Amino acid sequence: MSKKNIRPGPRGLEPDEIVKAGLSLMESNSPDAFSVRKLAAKLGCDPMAVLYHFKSKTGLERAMADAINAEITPVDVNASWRDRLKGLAFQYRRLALKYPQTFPLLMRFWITGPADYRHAEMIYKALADAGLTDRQMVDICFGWYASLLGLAAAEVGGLLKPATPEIIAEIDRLPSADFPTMARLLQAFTNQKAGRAYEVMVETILDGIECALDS
Amino acid sequence: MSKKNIRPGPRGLEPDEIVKAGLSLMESNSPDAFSVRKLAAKLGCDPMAVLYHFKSKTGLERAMADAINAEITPVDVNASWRDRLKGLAFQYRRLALKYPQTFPLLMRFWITGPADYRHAEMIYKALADAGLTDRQMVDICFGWYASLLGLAAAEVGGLLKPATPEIIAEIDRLPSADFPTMARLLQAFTNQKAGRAYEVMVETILDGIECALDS
DNA sequence: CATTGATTTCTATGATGTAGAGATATAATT
DNA sequence: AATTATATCTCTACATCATAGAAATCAATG
Repeated sequence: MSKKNIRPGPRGLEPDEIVKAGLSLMESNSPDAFSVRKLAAKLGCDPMAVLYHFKSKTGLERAMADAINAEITPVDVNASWRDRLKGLAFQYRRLALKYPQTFPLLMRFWITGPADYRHAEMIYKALADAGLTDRQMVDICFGWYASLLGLAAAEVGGLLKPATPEIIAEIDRLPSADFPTMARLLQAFTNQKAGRAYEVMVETILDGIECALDS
Repeated sequence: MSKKNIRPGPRGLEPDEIVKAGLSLMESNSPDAFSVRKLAAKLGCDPMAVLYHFKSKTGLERAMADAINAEITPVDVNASWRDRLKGLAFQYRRLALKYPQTFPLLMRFWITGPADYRHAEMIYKALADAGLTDRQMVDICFGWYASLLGLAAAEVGGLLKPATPEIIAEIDRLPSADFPTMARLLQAFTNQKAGRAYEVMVETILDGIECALDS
């Protein structure tokens, strides 16, 4: 395990490799257990070699966020605007499921680079084809993106996961008379099928966008 | 500055005070500069005294998240379901603007505690009054909440702010042939006003929910 | 007064991010 | 070919971090 006494000097340590190993490490543990030292151990190099390629741990994390963002692929331009937006939405959900630990980084570095603009252009194009005015497009484009990230992050972040014993104890301590509706629905909330809420909400937002076309 | 040699034993250190001081400290620095030691220094006590009341630093942060969540006030039960949801939505935006550094904690502990359940109950009640079925309510309540947090976090995180000159310059530098729609919208970017996108998106989602009533 | 339990401090440990300086290999220049 | 320059990597050191464990103190109860 110890990698001491290795000669310094160029060894062909590629930033892409570091990012890839970083993603692997991030996904194998909780995000707060992610450290430059562990990543260096995994790569068989010195921790400072990692920080040389990215200025800081934050710089590395930003690069990792950008890396997963770049996995979003263009949508079929021949599809309807609604299907295009829906396709993009589910690509983000897939990204969140694939990188549940890394995904929250997208909400720390909201703008990660050119990949964002490419994505934004696809959204704008779809909204334009839908028939929105320029003003509406500007307002809705970012709102659509932010909502989607929130949705995907919530799903992998535990909003839909079964309640922990700690949380159950907390709920038991509440006066149930004050929470009639929630008590009735809590079971259905935790037992519902994966991806359903995401799809329903995406459709709901798309419906809302269609309403904006009429006004 | 040094608070050594203070006698141990009960000194009336209230959890609420700790949380309050914690919020103050969190907002005065970047979140990764927030430490138990600094908070203890601020309180004039030992770091371990803080960890005694909350099991861990994470426990403290969750309590802080629940504390700002508790600032959400009940909405007027006589208002329409739509106005109630809208009121709640803007309370969350106000929360994000008031605690920009702390707010992201709500997306780390998606369920923060008792204050959260109160909020969920209000949403359920409004959706029930709107006329949604139980199944729709479960799906949409989750989505509504997650979308709102994403929207508010994006705004304070920098996504929904008016485009900065740097960003506009960066977009200008892109090959305009690949980004035709975005290039056309640059002007509207500049005129983007704070809070507008949030309101438009909230209305859009509410419109979408109304569509669900018809089906 | 003695005991008990809750609260706080003290001490110590291993881990972390990263600054600074030195070492090495490769490329560029002479 | 010899030298210099530059990019890459390692090593050492330091301040800071969360937190475990033990001891000290106080308030209340018997």
